[in-house]
Amino acid sequence: MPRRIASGDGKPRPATIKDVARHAGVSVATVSRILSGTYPNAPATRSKVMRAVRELDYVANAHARGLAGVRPKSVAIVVNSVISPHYAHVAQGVHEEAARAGRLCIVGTTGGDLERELAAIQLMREEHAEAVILVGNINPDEAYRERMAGYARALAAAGSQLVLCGRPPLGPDVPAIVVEYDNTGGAFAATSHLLSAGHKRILFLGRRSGYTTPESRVAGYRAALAAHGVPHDPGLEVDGARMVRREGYRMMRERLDAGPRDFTAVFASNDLIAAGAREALRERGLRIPEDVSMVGFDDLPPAADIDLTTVYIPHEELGRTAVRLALKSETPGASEHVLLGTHIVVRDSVCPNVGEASGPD
Amino acid sequence: MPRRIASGDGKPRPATIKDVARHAGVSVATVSRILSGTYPNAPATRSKVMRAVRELDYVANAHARGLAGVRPKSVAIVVNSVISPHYAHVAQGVHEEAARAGRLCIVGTTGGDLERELAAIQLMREEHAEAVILVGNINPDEAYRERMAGYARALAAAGSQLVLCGRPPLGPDVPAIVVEYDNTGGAFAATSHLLSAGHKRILFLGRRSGYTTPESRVAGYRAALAAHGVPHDPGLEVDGARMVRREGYRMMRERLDAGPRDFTAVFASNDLIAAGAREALRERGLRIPEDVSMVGFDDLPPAADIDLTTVYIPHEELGRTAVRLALKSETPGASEHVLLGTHIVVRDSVCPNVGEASGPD
DNA sequence: AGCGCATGTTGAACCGTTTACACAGGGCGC
DNA sequence: GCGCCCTGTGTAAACGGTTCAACATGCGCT
Repeated sequence: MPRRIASGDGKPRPATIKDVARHAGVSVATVSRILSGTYPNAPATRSKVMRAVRELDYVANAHARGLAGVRPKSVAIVVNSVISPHYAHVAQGVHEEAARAGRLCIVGTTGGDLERELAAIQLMREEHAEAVILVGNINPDEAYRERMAGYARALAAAGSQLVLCGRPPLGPDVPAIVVEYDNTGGAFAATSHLLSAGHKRILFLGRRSGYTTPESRVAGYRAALAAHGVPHDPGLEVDGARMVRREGYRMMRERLDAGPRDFTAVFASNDLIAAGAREALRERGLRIPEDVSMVGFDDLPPAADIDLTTVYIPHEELGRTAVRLALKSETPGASEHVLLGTHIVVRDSVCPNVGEASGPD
Repeated sequence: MPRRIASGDGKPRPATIKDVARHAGVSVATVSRILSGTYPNAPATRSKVMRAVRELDYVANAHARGLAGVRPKSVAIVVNSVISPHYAHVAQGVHEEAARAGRLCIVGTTGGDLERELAAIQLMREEHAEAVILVGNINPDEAYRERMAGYARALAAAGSQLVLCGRPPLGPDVPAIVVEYDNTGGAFAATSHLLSAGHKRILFLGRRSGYTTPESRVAGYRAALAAHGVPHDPGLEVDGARMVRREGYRMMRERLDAGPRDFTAVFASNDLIAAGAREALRERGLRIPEDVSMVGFDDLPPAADIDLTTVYIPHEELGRTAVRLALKSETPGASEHVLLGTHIVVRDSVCPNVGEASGPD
């Protein structure tokens, strides 16, 4: 039967620690200590207080507690969008680990806009979250680096740990924990998989100059070609705008419209691109893997549905690691760099090359 | 060049409003008023203060502000999981509308566990969020209703608006805004679509007794059968445990293993179930829509990939509406009930029935 | 008995804001 | 020239917790 304290005008008002103290016949200090559980206390007092808490349905005011110097038990995460599967999975990992540690999550979305990201960080700074986790791909020019470094230092000064998740470090003198995954290695493995099946003309779908994630994947692609002694044709690298399904469709469609097919395999920079490209191929009557081999990246839901060989990245583990490292470091200015592994997941989207499209020569 | 105030031991400490006041040569009240922007102030003072704010890189302490009686600009949302597409889309709507209104989002996840949901609400109560939005399916027994009603009243007393999103009202005397979507109507339309194509033996895949969402969908299914004068065979309703893909696979697989096929069409209680069932059918060499017609529910990503006719529900609109209504109501104890429409999305998963499987008679 | 010590409890200061109230000074009507 | 209002600013009291230093109390020891 939760009772509530009546103020002057009879409106219910949430009980405060003072109400509990009065109700239990002890001081506020005693109530505070018993509730925090970190000080010795007499069992009799303890049960009196707990009864008062129950009867008044008391919950502590997080603002008062935060103001009194107790770091709020919260973790902030800033993502591009909560719909995008990669971000959602990372966020899931963050939530899991945060829940395990009794923290709640503050989530900000940016829609990919840098200004909104910075604004979100500012808000998180006001909230004094224990950790601020920035996740995802970014286009790091010099101005960005400069401003972000300023924000990083401000967060450290405010006692919040900054974590960059799937994003390169800001610099040696900027305090931040960095949790990345191996884009280049994954792309190397994926490309090698196609090369081993005899493919030499491999379309790279979804290059995006200036953005770190697609660039690392291009780098792995090129490295694999070089390692296998296959000549690199820049004409096989197709630029994309946004890394979404319809963009994959558009790129493949335009490629097929532009002239005779000059590739036997496709390495899509992510699974959504792959799904879109697959649709464009199907419209031309080209089947995967019989006519065209394809490998994706991310191992997200569409991949299993369309039997796509792809590169698994530990989405949730990224989020979990971010939280774990952030909460572990008691000094908020910590710097650390972790690289999580990726590995190829083989499904049914690659066939041995029978050598039809051999390139423009 | 953000400067930071040095405390005794030389460690940087975030600037407070006092530092700003001292730096600008005015009182803290003046700084507060100028920053809040709601009081008259002299331009000269204003620019002095703004300069000090910039130079010290001052951001207000959200805890102090909250304690001083200003309702924090935040909205809390409690979901089952942030990966699940439906929840993610609702959350996206919440984020959008919250961002538009300058609010940040606190997100709690429950994993479908009622205790964790209640614990999350308790945390949100401590945080004094403007609104607490509970989203999703639930199994409402009497004990649940009782406890949740208590929490609802506590939230109202603390000045937070409770919103139930895609979940039935708690009762006439419990303060909450309810935003639902038309499950029954959508299921009626989906079933009617199959009936109109001549199907009479329609398998309902994914009944889950006690849970509100699947139950409303079953209700729509039965109503459509009745409206078309088609006899209702309870044996065609298959129970499911969790509403996920593998469960859809399992249900269909067991059904096919159990004996000769006694249905010509399937109404899956959501798209994931549909995708799983489709896989089981494919393993038996049964194609959609040539051999079996199928309709899903939700219109989430897998649906488009597998050309599934399904029922669209306004996921994001649910979230947006929840936030909009919650912020609109100035009195936190408001009650309201909104029902958003659903509609069928026709793709390529239904064929006219040629009348092979006619049932057990 | 007097002492030190461990154990529990209390009063009060403090955290950083907002805001009610007081007040200073200038312009204006009388 | 006096009182009045208006504008802008300052002073100080909340807000609801935590925690430090101080203080009772009971106990075993010398």
